[in-house]
Amino acid sequence: MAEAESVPARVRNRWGEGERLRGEILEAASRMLSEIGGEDALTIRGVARAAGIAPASIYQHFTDRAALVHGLLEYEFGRLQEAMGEADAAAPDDDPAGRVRAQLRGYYTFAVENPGHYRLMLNNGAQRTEPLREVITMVRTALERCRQAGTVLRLPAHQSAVTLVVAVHGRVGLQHSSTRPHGVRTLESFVDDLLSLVFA
Amino acid sequence: MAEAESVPARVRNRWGEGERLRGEILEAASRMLSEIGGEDALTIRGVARAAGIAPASIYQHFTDRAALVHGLLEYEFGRLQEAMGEADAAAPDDDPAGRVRAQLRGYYTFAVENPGHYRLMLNNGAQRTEPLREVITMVRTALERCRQAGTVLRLPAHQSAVTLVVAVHGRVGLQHSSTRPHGVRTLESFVDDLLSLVFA
DNA sequence: TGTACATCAGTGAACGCGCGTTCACTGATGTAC
DNA sequence: TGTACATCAGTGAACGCGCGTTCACTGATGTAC
Repeated sequence: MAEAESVPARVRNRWGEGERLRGEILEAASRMLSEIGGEDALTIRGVARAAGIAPASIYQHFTDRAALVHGLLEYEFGRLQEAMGEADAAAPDDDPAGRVRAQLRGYYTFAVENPGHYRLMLNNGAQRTEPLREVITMVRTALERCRQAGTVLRLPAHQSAVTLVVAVHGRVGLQHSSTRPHGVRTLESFVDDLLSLVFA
Repeated sequence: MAEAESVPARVRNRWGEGERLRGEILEAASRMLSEIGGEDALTIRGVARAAGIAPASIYQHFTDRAALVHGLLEYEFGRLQEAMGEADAAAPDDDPAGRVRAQLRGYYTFAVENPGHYRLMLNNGAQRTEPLREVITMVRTALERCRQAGTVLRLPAHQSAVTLVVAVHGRVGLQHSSTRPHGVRTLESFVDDLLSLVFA
C-alpha cells in the first residue's frame, strides 16, 4: 500500500557483533555500484537506504564519506584478485598460453560484469595503482611459463604483460561506453588479437 | 580587500550578438574541466561563476544541464580531431610509419594535457563512440599508407588500428591514475612497443 | 526630428531538494556487587 | 537472587550548504510612424 522499498525491517546485531554492520554497509555499497554512474552517485544516504539503516549509523564504522569510498575500494580489489586467481587456477596446467588467456578473460569478465566497480577502481584521478601492479605480475608470471614451455615472446615478459593488461583495460573502457564502435570486434577476439601480437 | 574572484566585471554583448555568450559558456566550461574531477563536478552554477555571468543566463543558450554537457562534448571532440589532424599533417610524407606514430602521439598528448576533457569524452557510461570511430579511421588510413609503402602488417589494417587506438586509450587511463605503476614505461615507449607488435 | 513601443542581453531572488554531518537520545544486553 | 550502572547497536531530527531551475524584472538598443 505504501511505496514499499525493497528494504525489509532490519534486525539489529547482537551485543558485541556491531562490526558486522561494517560488512553489510560495504555489501550494500557494492550492490549500489552496479546501478549507478560514478563515484559521486555513491552517497552516504544512498548506501544507508540500500543497507536499510539510518545515515547516522554509517559513522560508527567510517569516519566520513571518503573513508567509506576507500574501504569500498579495498573490498572491490579483493574481489578482482580473487576472480583472476580462480580463472588462472581453472585453466589446464599443460597449456601456458591458455592460462594467459584465462587470466585476461577473468579480468575483463569481472570488469564487464561490474562496470560500476571497475570504474570506481580504475577510472578516477589520482588513485591507487598498486593493485593493478599485482594483476600485471600475475600475467607476467603466466607469460614466463609460456617461455619456459618454448614459446617466443616478441617483447620482454614484463613489457608484454603491461601491454596486454593495459590494452584490455582500454578495450574494457570502450565496452563501458555501451555501444561498441562499428568494426570493433568482441572482447574475446580482441584478446586473441593481442596474444597473436605478443607471441612470435 | 574583498575576496577578489578572478572574474572581472563582464561587458554584455551588443544587440544582436547574444549568441556569443554561448561560446563563452563553452569556453568557461572547458576551462573548468581541466581542474575538476568528473562530470558531476561540472555544475551550472560553477560554469556561470567561471564565465562571470548569472546562473540563469545559461538557460538562454542551453535548455538544461544535460544540454550543456552535450554541447561541451561536441566542442571537445572537435578539438581532439583538430589536434590529431595537425599531428598527422606535420609528419613527413615519406615516412608512413612515422605518421602513424605522430597520430597516436597527437592523440595521447591531447588526452594527457586535457585529462578532465578526455574523461568526460570517453570515461562515462552509455556515451557516444562515433567520434572514436573517426579516430580509428584516421589511424587505419595511415596504416594502409604503410602497407602501400611495402610494410607488412600482422593483422588486417582495421584490426590493427583498433588495437592501437584502444591500447593507447587504456594506457592513457592509467596515466590519469596519476602515479604510473612501477615497471610501466612511458607513453612514448608504450606506443613504440605497440607499433613494433603491429608491424611484422 | 521626436516618440512610443518591441526586442534584445542578461539578472536577482526565490523555490524545493538531497546531501554530509552532528548530537542528544533510546532501548537492549552485559557486568559489579 | 536482585539491582544499579556501564556499554553496546543504532536512530530521529536538525543544521547549513550548494545545487538546478523558474520567473518576473531591468536597462539598453533597435524599429515604426
